[in-house]
Amino acid sequence: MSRKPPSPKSERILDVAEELFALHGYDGVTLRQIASGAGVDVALANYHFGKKLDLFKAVFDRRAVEVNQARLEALRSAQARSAPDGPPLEEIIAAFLTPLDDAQRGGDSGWTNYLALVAYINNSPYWAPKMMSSLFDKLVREFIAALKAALPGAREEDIYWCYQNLSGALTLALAKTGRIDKLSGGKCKSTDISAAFERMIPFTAAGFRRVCQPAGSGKK
Amino acid sequence: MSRKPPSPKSERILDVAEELFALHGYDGVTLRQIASGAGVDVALANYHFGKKLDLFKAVFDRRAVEVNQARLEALRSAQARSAPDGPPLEEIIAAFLTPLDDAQRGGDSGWTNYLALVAYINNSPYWAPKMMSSLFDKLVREFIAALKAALPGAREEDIYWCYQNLSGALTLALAKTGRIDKLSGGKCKSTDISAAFERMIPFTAAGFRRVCQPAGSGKK
DNA sequence: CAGCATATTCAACATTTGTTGAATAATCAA
DNA sequence: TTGATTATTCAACAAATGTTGAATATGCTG
Repeated sequence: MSRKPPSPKSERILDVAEELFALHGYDGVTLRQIASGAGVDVALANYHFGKKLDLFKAVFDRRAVEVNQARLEALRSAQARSAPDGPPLEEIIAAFLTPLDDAQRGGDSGWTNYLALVAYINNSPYWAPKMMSSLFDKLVREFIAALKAALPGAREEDIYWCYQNLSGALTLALAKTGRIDKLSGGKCKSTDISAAFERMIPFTAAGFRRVCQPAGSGKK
Repeated sequence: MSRKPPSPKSERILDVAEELFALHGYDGVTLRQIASGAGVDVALANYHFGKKLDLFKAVFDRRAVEVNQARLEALRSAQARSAPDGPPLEEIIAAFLTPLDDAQRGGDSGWTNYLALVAYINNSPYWAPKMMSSLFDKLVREFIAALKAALPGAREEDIYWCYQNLSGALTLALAKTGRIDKLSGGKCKSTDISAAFERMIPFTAAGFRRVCQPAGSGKK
């Protein structure tokens, strides 16, 4: 489903850069490593994308619109399904997460690398403020609005703090550090995003309710 | 409360390295930046700590034992307080988190930088497998055992997946990306770890119960 | 085929990097 | 004070880095 192939090799450069940036971060990767991995001369990255920083941004941008549009559509679909009350928490969170799982399920390792790169950027005090807003804020605000509607009477700060918990859980899951594999003795595999989301959805939904649901609110 | 001052300048090197590594990662920092920030010649870092990688590990090691011992003592204290049943979820999680808040509250910005560095390492697919285990696994296993005791009948995988959610929420909070500040329009400040933990404890406790508590288990 | 735009490589540059060995300063015991 | 140990700086290295301009290949259009 690629839009247009401006060049076969320029796409390969993006793929390799994606993989290496996700693993080693911006400064941990050299243009020569990228070029070598793509079977291409060093100067070609400059020709197609300009400076190293521009290449980094190009990698980050490439899949952002597509994935966030899928998430937005999932939210809209949930909202349409449950009009006029708005969807319950679980469905909102599922709309936020499952498109990320769907993307990886296509066997395309590029998506796995990309989401690990987003995790790297989102957790970086240097990169997150510079790069996340432009492509992710709009979507996040939509979801937070939906969460607000599903949690009537909740205090705003509580919702934001809870969203950060969700975002953190998601970020670590996408980073694929393999730490849970070792801790669990192999019972859990950090490559298995479905298994992670299967728990993350009820986990965070329960957390939102506990923190944001005003005590003694009418049930049902 | 520093153990021993092997040299006033060597400690300054560690402080500056801590701050810069936390912000830019291992490869994003040069020895000359560290030396310059510490008001010291480049060669001095080599003299005290050896290679760059050794300096990185020295920074990571310096505060690890102290903070994890505080967390372990907090757990033991909670366990003693509630013998023989074992403490409830909230107290276990609080013992896992609050010592990190206490450390930062001393006004020592070094602790803030250190915890951001741990967040960087813990979220990195490259560094986490290499560095987290030796100094953090023992503590984590203790906490997971306590969580198991507090959630009788829970499936092991569920506990590990839930722990990863907790670890992710904690990691992003420590990373101090400032993203929540912007999203909330200033209502939440990512420097305010107390406010984050105030929500994280009930949030994750509710999540653990929802995922790990076998449906229809006898209540109280 | 010729002509042209795009794509790609080649060769080289000025800087910056981690690291090292020798030189100098500071500390401290005798 | 001496001497020796430790701490610190100085000067320099080879290697690697991002970047660039010119040269060459490739593909398309007439």
